[in-house]
Amino acid sequence: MPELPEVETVARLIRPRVLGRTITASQALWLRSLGGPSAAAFDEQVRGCAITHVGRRAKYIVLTLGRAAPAERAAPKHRLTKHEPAGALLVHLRMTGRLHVEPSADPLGPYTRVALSLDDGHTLRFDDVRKFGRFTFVADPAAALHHLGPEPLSDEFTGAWLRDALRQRRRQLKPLLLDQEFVAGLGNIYVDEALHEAQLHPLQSSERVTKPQAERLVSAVRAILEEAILREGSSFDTFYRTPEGQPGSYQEQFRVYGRDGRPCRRCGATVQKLVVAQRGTHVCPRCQRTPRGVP
DNA sequence: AGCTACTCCTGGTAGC
DNA sequence: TGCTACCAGGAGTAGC
Repeated sequence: MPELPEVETVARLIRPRVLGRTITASQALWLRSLGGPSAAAFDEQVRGCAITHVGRRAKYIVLTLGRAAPAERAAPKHRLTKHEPAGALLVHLRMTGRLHVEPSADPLGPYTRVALSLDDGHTLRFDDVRKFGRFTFVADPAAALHHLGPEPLSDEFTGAWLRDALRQRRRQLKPLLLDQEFVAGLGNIYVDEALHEAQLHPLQSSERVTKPQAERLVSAVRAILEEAILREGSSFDTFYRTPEGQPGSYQEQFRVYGRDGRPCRRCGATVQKLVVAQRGTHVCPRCQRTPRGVP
């Protein structure tokens, strides 16, 4: 399921296909994907907007929108069009969402939930089998994303910061790392991978993590995310594909995720699967010692 | 404060 | 073959 590396990959590959394009029409084939407004209200918000920036924040793809400034509307074509901010589209792929650009003449797929016609004869499509994803317009993207914690690949995410932040909470490590307000962009797969790499148990209590352990965890998270981005994410089922339709290849590097019953790549002990916070969780019982007080 | 359970969804698969 | 039951899970919410 798309986490930070997959979302980053989608944003990078979508960017050259949509940047600078103007939205000429919209279609909402599954209303709830829009997260609230009617199809007509959504259309009014986005139609006529140009896509002025394509970025990522946490697991959101952020398409920044702008409208031609009033004084410029009648300006000669050769002048660079200035845009006034007009909100943003926040795309969250959740489990099965997929964002891609195809010629407008190509028929929409059975799982296309939202489609935006662009002024170059292409259509930006949001497909989503399980309908958990969101394709929402927000007037104020900074406010909408304000609740998110730091980016794990930013300079802010250091061992010292993490140690202090962990000690301010009293929570199990895994649910805390999955909490997007704590640190933004990690999901079930990369948390399992990072905890194994750092040799920390998912049920370890956050306030007991030592400075060296926090340093190890920061290094593990950064290294794993960077490598996963290089490999364009992880594809182990039929869902995640890049906008070009290609699978990622980071699943070949998985240390523990989905490897229950198989030997740990580091020590050879059998990887176990347990449930933590309602999520399938993979650990090596030898590399990741069960903390005291946990049965 | 932090935990668990529940909701949203559907294709795939295990079991019979 | 064809049916049912169950599974995966990110994030929001409710309740303890």
